[in-house]
Amino acid sequence: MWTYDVRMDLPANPTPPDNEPMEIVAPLCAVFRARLKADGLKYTPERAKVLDTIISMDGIFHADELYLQVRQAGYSVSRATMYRTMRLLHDAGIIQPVMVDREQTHYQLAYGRRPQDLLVRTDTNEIQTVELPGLVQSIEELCKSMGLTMRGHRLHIFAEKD
Amino acid sequence: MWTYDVRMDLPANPTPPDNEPMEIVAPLCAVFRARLKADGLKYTPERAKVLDTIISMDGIFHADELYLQVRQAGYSVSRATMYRTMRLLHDAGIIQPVMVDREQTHYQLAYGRRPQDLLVRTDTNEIQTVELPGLVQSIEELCKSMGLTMRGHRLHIFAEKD
DNA sequence: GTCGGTGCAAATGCTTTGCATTGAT
DNA sequence: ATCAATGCAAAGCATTTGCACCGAC
Repeated sequence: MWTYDVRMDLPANPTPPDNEPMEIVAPLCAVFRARLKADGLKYTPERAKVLDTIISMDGIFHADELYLQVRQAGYSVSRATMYRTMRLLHDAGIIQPVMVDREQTHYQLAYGRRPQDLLVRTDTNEIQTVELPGLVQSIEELCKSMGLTMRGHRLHIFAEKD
Repeated sequence: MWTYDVRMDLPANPTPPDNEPMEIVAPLCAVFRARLKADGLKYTPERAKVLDTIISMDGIFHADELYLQVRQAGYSVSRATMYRTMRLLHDAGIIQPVMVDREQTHYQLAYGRRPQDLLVRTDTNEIQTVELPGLVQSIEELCKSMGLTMRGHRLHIFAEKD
């Protein structure tokens, strides 16, 4: 339950999970707290637990996986609160819903790291993240030419073994 | 109810809706029929009506819009059959589920035309199709370098007025 | 004491399914 | 005759919501 201890007015200093560099964790926490504050809402232990678990689950997940993971980590957060928190995180632009198959809605951490382009193996249903060089730049050019500001993107590639 | 009359063994000859070039309609119909046949299933009037309506709705739609549109066109297809047909169309790679907001699952015609990259206005929720030059090529290169065959892609861009 | 926040259980709403009937070959 | 398709109504399931209680400022 570490991001809960970060204070907005001090340099953020949570202990990141092994697989997450500090520069990702701190802004996520700070952005969420700032957004909540701006809306007159509170950064509660439950909300911190959900965010922490999402960060520790690097990559892509669906709601039930998250719920189980939260409980497995020894936290007690109801499904209602988890879903409410997911909505807040979505509104804050921190997670994005994603459909890679027709079974379940997946979510993906979207803030504070390069957007993760996904490669979905149509033969095995495996999902891996990839990076397409130059993509963000050409999207930005397109948006600019239309007088718009880019807020994000999602790329899903479907492929299989020859 | 025009695609229902196309015979697999003859040059396809349905009357396309005004906004669809022939070269798109014919393969869609043929592919669906071929797929059904391969699975020992039948190309029924109801399935034809659903496919026709989807084609006439160029672009992106969600299930309920499709249902209403089918009925508005004077066809009588139950929701059950419509959903069953959508599953078949998805299995055949003709439509793809897509999430552009957290409200509803949209679907998009995916076969027989260039994949349509979507630009979603985060301020107005409008959706328009765009094309990013060179994207398909660089995806194909990436896949090739991984020993995979590209089957398709989806790109969603989120942007808003400055 | 005023506002949110939480958990529970009930409700919602999209999608799927069981079943009896119908239709095609 | 057989095998699949349809429609209806019921079931499923992920997500949301109403409500009573709790806790922070």
